[in-house]
Amino acid sequence: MDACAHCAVRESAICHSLSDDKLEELSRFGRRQNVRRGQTLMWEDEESLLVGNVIDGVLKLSASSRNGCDQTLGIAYPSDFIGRPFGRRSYQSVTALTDAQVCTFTRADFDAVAQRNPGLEHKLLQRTLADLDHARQWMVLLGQKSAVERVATFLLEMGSRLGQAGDDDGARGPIEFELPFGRQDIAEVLGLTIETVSRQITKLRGEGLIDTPTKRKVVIRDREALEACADGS
Amino acid sequence: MDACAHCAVRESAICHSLSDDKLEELSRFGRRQNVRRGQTLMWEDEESLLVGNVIDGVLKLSASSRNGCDQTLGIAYPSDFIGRPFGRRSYQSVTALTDAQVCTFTRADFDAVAQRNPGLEHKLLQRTLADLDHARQWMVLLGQKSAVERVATFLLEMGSRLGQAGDDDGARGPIEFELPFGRQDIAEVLGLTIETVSRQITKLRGEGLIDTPTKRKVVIRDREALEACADGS
DNA sequence: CGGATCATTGACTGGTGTCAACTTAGGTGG
DNA sequence: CCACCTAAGTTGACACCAGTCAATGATCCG
Repeated sequence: MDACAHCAVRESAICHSLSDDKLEELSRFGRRQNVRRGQTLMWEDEESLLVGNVIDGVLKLSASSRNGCDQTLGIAYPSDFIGRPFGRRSYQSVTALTDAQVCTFTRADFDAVAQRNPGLEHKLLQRTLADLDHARQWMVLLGQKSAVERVATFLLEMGSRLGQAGDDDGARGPIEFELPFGRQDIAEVLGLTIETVSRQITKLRGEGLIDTPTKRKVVIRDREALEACADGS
Repeated sequence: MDACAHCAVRESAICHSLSDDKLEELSRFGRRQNVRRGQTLMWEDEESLLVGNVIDGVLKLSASSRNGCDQTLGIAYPSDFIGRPFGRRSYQSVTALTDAQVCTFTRADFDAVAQRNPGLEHKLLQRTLADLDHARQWMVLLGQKSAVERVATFLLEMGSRLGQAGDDDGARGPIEFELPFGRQDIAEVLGLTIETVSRQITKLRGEGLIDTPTKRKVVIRDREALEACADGS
């Protein structure tokens, strides 16, 4: 199968490090999989059996504390790697926020190929380091920031990931995007309740920093002010 | 220099992956460095110039939000790797909690050696994956847990890292250890204030779950109850 | 003994969580 | 096409946990 050669994320996923024949080797183990919105791919507390790449769609990694409250640990976009390679159990669930397509491997297959391909491991290392940076940045948010600051930070991050600048460089002018998140999802990312998220969005809209034409559409009207707000006015 | 061969963390640090001659190669670039308690080794927002291994002592990684509040992102113990390899800036400061000894490399030197030694990168990858797991676990704490739950979780983690079991297997019987942390340090790890930490410790002591013979010594008297408390009674 | 630092305790405030009512949007079927 | 139903979001009232500010207490060291 030459599915890999024409893969939408061929250039950006970790597979990019592989030569054509190595890619061929890996592709034999891979399996394309469609995931419906809301469906969970891997479960917390389960032996980590699957790893893979996101080809299309958005997924969340999450963990739940005993009282049933979920905390989102990360968001996976196309070309991101998901799962926990190298022999330990997974501490997170992976759930699709939108309909999605992923390319999965059993952990054992992937581990074996990775061990034989330093380039692949190097890519994975870089990605993991970036994930770690991001997780730690989020720790500052969860540990120190107030509700408005969290929401503002979240909207800015979403804007820079998903946003179309109305202007040229994206630095100024309204930025508009459609969230793949419901309010509950946002709450789980930010460690807040759905009500608090809603109130802060209302507040930011009232101050004219953002607009919300529909529930899931967001327009950032005043990026600088929103940034100031995100850093503690 | 054969310093590496007799290094205290030879068997447990990432260098363990290197053969004797490769170790010799790396050791030429390495530099042993003593760090005083309170001293900062690397700074947030600074181009990441140094990486290294902790040989002795305990250090913290931290980041500060604009309002001057610090959040601790991780704790580094002997044989842990610190710093951000592979060409990006560092988003964290590294500060010694106790007098410490580290073995440092310039990022450039380390990167070059790593590229030539897949085994080293593999070790580093495993370590980074473990750090990521730990950071995400901490995100649940910061996002979802109450003050008592945070303090209980912290004490349990410290107990399992630093603790001497009074009994045989460590599962029951009092666990005693000396914290390398002051109250302010604990507060920064848990995303709380020093007063709240103090109150929760007092509360746990009042309930007989722990004891604090001195400010920095902790005895876990009832491990099971403390675990229940850490998970939301 | 006195000073400095760190930890504890108290009184008060305020931001979020909680619970409940209400509104809006979207989809289905008559 | 409209009526209705359901799910999602918003808003309000209130309680409570943790932050803030300030005073007191303990410990260490000169």
